[in-house]
Formats: sequence, C-alpha cells, structure tokens
Amino acid sequence: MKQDQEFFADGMLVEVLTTQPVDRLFTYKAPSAGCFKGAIVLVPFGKRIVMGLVWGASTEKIEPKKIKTIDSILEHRPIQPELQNFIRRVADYTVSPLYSVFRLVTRVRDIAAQETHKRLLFRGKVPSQFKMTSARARVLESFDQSDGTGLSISELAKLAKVSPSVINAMIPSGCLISKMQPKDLPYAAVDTTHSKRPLSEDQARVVSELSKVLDQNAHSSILLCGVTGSGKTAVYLEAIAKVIDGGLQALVLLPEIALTGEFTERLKARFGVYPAEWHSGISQSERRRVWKMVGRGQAQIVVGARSALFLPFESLGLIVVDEEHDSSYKQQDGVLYNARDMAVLRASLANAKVILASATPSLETWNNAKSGKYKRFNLTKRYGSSVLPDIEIIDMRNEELRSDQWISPTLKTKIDVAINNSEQVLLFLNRRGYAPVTLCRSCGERIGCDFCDTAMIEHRFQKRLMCHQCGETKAMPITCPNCKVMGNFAPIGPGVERLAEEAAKTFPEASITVLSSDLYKSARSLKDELERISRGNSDIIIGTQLIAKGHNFPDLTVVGVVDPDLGLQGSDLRAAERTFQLIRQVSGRAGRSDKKGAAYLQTYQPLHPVIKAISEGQDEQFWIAEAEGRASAKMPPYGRLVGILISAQKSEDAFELGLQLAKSAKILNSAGITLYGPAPAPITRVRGRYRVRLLLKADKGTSMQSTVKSWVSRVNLKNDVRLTIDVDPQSFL
DNA sequence: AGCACGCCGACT
DNA sequence: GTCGGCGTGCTC
Repeated sequence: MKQDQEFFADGMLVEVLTTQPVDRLFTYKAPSAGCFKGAIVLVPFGKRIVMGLVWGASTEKIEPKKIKTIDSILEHRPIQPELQNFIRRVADYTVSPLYSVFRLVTRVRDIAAQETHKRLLFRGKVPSQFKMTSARARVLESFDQSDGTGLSISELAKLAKVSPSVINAMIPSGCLISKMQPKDLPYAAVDTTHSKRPLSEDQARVVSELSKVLDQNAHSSILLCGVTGSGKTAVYLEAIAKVIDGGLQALVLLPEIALTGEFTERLKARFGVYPAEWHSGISQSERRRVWKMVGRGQAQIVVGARSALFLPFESLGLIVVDEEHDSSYKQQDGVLYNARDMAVLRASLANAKVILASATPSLETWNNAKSGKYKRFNLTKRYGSSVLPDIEIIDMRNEELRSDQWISPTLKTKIDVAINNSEQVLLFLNRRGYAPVTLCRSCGERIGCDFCDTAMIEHRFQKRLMCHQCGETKAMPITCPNCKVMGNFAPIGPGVERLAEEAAKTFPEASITVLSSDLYKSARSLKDELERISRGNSDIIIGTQLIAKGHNFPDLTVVGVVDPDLGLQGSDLRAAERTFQLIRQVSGRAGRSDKKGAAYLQTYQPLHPVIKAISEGQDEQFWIAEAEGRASAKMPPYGRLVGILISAQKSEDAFELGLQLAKSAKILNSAGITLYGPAPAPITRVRGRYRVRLLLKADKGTSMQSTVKSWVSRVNLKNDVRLTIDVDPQSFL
C-alpha cells in the first residue's frame, strides 16, 4: 500500500545510506528543494558523486563544516517505507552490511540518467486511396496484434517480416504515425477478464477459499500444495487477478529462468498482456524500464528470479513463490539470502500476501503450515482427465546388468512398449557429463582439478574434462600425469552423456535427446529444444534435474529414474528431503493429457524410507517421519544453524583464524549457541583457496545474528583471508 | 570502493 | 635527492 513519506526542507540534516562499502550512515543537508525520506539521491562522497538513499532525520552530532549537501534527487519516486524496512531486516538477518543490500535494490545501470526518448510508430487511419499490397497488409495486421504501446520501425519490420523501407513508405500516408516517446514505456494494463478459463471443481474450491484470505486487509502466508498437474498455476493466476483488481501489484518468483518463457505465454493467454520480466537474461535497457515502471505502479505483474524481490514496488499486494522448495532460491554469493524466506518477510512488511506453491513443499514450509503459521490449501486431483502415474520399484539386486550399463532388463521392456506405442520416455539421471570420475588403469590415479580438491568430469560432447566446482576445463590428457603411461584411462560411473550412449545402442531405432544445463548456451536455445521435444520429436529424453522443473511433455508415459539412490548418499542434512522432492517431481512428469503414465525407480535400497514413501504415495507419512528425525536432532526447522566459511590461499592462514574464533566461543555459549569446528571443509580447496568451516547451532527460538556479528567482529582479517557468514545454510561443502 | 597519505627501497 | 612500491585510514 502506497504511503506518503516524511519531508525534509532545505538545509535539514538527514542520514543517507550510500552504495559505498562503508558500514554506516552519513549525514547530509537536504537540498534547496527539500527531499523526502526514501528518496534516491546523488551525494558528494570524498572526491566522487555516489548514489544514496535518504534514510531519515539525522540525530548524529558532527562538526557542521564537514556536512555536505545532497547533490540531486533522482526522478524516481521515494521508495516505500516497506522496502526501506526490508533492506534493514535483510541486512540484520543475513548479517550483511546495509550497503550490500541497498546495492541489490539499485543494481540497474543508468538509473541516475535523464529520461531519454525514441521514435515509435502508432496506428493511424488507412486513407481511401491507399495502395494496399500484401507486405503492407502484413504490417497493419502485425500492428493490430501488438499491445498498442507502440513499436519501433525495426521491431515492426521483424514482426511483419517485411523490410523497413516498406514501413517508411507507409508513414506519409498517415496509416502509421511516428511519435517521439519516452524510451521507458509503461507496461500494458492487465485485463483480468481477458480469458477466464473454466476451473475444475477442486480448483474452484481452492480459489474461493483463497479469495476469503485475500479479502482480509492483513498480511498472511499461504501454502498452496498440489500434485504435479493439479493446476496450481491456474489457481494462483486467479489470486493475482484479484490483487490486480484491488489496484495492487503482484510479483511471481520462479526458480529457473528457463521457465519464464513458458510462464509469460501463460500470463499473456490469461490476462492479454505480457508481464514485466526481471532476471539475468534481461537487457540493461529493459531492466531500467522494469525498475522505473514498478515504482510508478505501471508494471502490474512482474515475473522474475530471486533478485526481483528487491524491486521498488509502488504498492505490492502479492508475492507468489513457485516451486518454493527449490534450492536455487538460496543466493550462493554476496548477500546469502533465501528468496523464499525473504519473500515472506517482504510481504509481511508490505502488509501483502504471499503464496508458496509446491507439489513437494520444503520441510520448513510444511512445518509452518502444520503449526498454523501459514494457511494451507491442497489441490488433490489432477486437472482434467489425467491421473497420477503408477510408481514401481525395480529392485536392482535382482537384475542382471553389466557394471558399465545402467538400463536394467525390466526397464528396457517398459521402454520398448512405450516406443512401440509412439509414446515418449524420460530417463532421469542427476549427473552431468559422460562419467563422474576418470581413472588411470595402470596406477589408479584419479584425474583431478588443478585448482580444487575435486575430480574432473569428462564431457564427451565438448571433448574436455570439466571441474563442476570452478568451471575450469582441460583436454583429456594423453599420458597419465602420475605414471606417464599413455592413453590408459577408464571412465567410472554414469553421466547423462554415457547413459545416452547406452540408450543409443539398446534402442537403435529411437531418437534420443540429452538435456543438461551445460549443453545449452542460453535460456533461449534450451527453450527451443524443450518446444521441439513437446512436439514429439524425440522418443527418449535423457536429462538431469533440469527436466524436473515443470515442463510438460504431452506424449510422455514412461519415466525411468536411473539411480534414485544417488542423492541419498552423503551426510547432507537435506539429502532425504531433496531426493524425495526431485524423484516425486520427475515421476510426476509421466502421463498427462489423457494417457496414464508410469514411473520406475531402479534402486538397490527398496526399503529405504524415501523410496518407500514415493512408491507407496505416502507423502504425508514421509514429512512426518522426516520432521521427527529433525526435531529429535534439533536440526532445522526445529533448531537453527549458521555456517561460517573461512578461505585463504594458505591453509594455515584459514585455520589460524578459525582457531582464533574458537577461542572466544564463550560469548556464543552464554547466548545459547554451540560451536562446532573449525574443521577442513568437505571440499578443502576451491579455485586455489583452502577452506575451513565452523558451524553454529542453537535452539529454534534463539536469535543468533547479533551475537554472531559481534563475535566475528572481534577478529580482524589479514591479507587474503575471507570470512563468510551463512545464516540457514543449505550447503555444507 | 577509491583516493590520499606516508614510510621505505631503488633509481637518474 | 625523488620516484613509486603498496599498507593504512577516511569518506558526512
């Protein structure tokens, strides 16, 4: 909800948060025209002019002659108190300096620049004696299909598939009108009545219950839980419609930018217009447009990645976090925040609603719903006539299979049947590349990365070895780096590329596609490939977790989970949960439209709780068991964790700091925090830097941040030693 | 982050 | 003498 801000007249003293890496506020004089709290300004700082945010009245006593005056105020409206509070709360929660969070808000080039203009065409009347040609007709037709906000000559030429000269020749006749327009245009208004689709009984029930919650004038968090194919999207699109009708803005977060294309088409079909998009694939000029329009309320729906959470909305009414359990919502560098949790925080500060949507919610969210903190709505049936796939276990202990093969005889017969019926098959293996390990047969040497403490993974399509930690590649060596024997290397274990090789031999008639993030240069080329597959141009699709994230293949009836045991290894806190979510999602890809599907899990551990829960459809039982395990160990969400990672060029330097911190563990203990470590990180070296870890654990109710901050600030970091604090860590590597 | 200041070693 | 290496400290 829009709010008016406090005003500071000429010469009044205000505190300003700058983008400069100094963890404090600075006092300035308000400019002659005055300024509002929340204004984005330019201020003199040392010898330079930097961007800043008017934080509030200054209470600091400082030498008057030191105080400088604010240079200028950006055209942009002052940011809402809600966003200012959000900046502060995110900084506190993640133990980051304020300026680093402020930088997430202003990470747009040229927002300080003056508004520029460009020439755009609009539709005019066709004069009576106008000579119509097929090219000219195409131009007018393309125009009528556009959203009416104006097109440049080159855009129109591209749409109508004509040369720009055709268009230029049409302008004098008056059927196209050329006008100078501000470069950053408002987004076309959403029409919430554009195309209401019929909802199933199940969906209609949830929409009507949800509406009651949306009508309340208070913040609330909602878990929208529904099996794959139950139509969660259709439900939350109606929630968005309701919020837009109420004059507020909506933000939809997606975990993967590859999904935005399909999603924006869906919004266009429902609301008649494309939404504003915000993610790393968007051009600088489009970013600036989104940023400005969001602040004026002229972008009603924004679809984006986690960073969209920091946009300066004029009046935010709803945030939807789709696939809320997805681990990519956790930012892995800079400010380490979880976009799902911060979405809930921002919605509460903005007095807005938040909908967390998932077929397989995170244990955190599941627990919040159970305790009543979140309202939970369930979609229990698949939309239309489609039914959930059968899930069967293939007990690998009873299958005869060579050690360099991974498609069991049982799975092979299922695939044969599907292909004979012209149906599609999906083989899921969460491992990129050809083989995860390459060994020398003569001496047993494992080819490792020169900069990290990890194995190099063979990528046969690129004909290179690749490090999945740092991205470094090198050619396959000719001789063994250890024993110098020539060309005697053995690939160990499967990757998707190797599985594809086996599939090609086993099913010589089938057309096979491999989907793996490293095989596509852009989101665009991946999207094209997904569309090609949807049209049925592939019999067998082999993919990593990329394919688990919501893309529909209508002819897909058989899903083979090649190695479901893979994710269960390792000591990761969330290994079971993540494996459950991943296999559940992948299995759900089988059988849409009107064809029943089946998923097969090739496991050596058919009695493992995760495998059993999935095959027996006991989702709730799984959560209950997982919750019990975590609660008894006081692990999240029933306890709190903060990870500390120290890295340095020299292993001793990192350890020295770790030990120094451990010496002052007393202040942690008296605040109810237990310290574990220091210990070498599981991956001890990444990009040539040695890593040492510490882990802090406390009871659920404990607020750890301020204690951790003062504990860490007691030590100073020398030369190249770096320390990061990770609140609610998700990875412990 | 950037920039000035300042305290050392190596050079025209 | 004085040029420039980069450790230290400051920015309203």
